[in-house]
Amino acid sequence: MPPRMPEDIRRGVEEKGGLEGILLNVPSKKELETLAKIHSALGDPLRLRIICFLRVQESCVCLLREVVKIPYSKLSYHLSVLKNAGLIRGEKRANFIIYSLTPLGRKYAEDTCRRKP
Amino acid sequence: MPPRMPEDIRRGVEEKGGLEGILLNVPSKKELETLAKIHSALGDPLRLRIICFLRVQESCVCLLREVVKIPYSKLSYHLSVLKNAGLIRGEKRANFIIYSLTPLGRKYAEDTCRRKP
DNA sequence: TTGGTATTTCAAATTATCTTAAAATTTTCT
DNA sequence: AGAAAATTTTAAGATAATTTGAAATACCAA
Repeated sequence: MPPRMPEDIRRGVEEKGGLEGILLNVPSKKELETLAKIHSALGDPLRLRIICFLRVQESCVCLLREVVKIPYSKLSYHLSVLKNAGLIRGEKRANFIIYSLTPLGRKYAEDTCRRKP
Repeated sequence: MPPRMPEDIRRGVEEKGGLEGILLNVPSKKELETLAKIHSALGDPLRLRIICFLRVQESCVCLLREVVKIPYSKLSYHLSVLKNAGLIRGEKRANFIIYSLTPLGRKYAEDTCRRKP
């Protein structure tokens, strides 16, 4: 703990088991990295729009393209970001790929897509 | 809707009021931008660590520095990202600045800092 | 097998985010 | 007033994310 710091905060920390005590309740480096990756993936309006659309309707890429109005290659990139974060999955059906939310993705979508930040 | 697309998906969309019907349930551009900004701010392990620490203890910058072990100027930058997203606030007290979660920040911290992505 | 459609991949160019060190600001203490 | 501490700001450079368009894949249909 810093030699100089506000007394009330020093007391607060000590009551909670010191810095180490508090840090036990903070997720590990690896956990934080996973969480950060998920939040980064959600950190773009286009990708959020995709997530919120998939929340109500699974979709081929061709339909998503009408939802977000961007070229295929760009869309594909953003889908890969969401997929790498574990939020969506793509399943090949005929010569379409159908994207849908994973259980993780659904959890975040329910929290995020229902208005009021 | 695309001329060619899987029939089951076309039916799903039509049952839900067509593309427009579905898109009514998707947050507006402005809302998505706000949400994206919040998620972006959470999209970094260092910043998540700060959020999870503040969840249990409000703190001066000097203490946070020991939590994240980075130079002041870098820390200050990351605090500004969190502040601009509306997740934390800083209040000047003596010649310290005490950072704490906003209600919004607390909401996200509770969801995020309790393990299991 | 030929051709068409849906989608992804790649590499280059662009843009945004992050880091660094130094200088500036604000407040307190003497 | 002057010095010292806590923190932020700035501007530059470094790194990472995104966009673009062309080419590659994979699958289906004739």
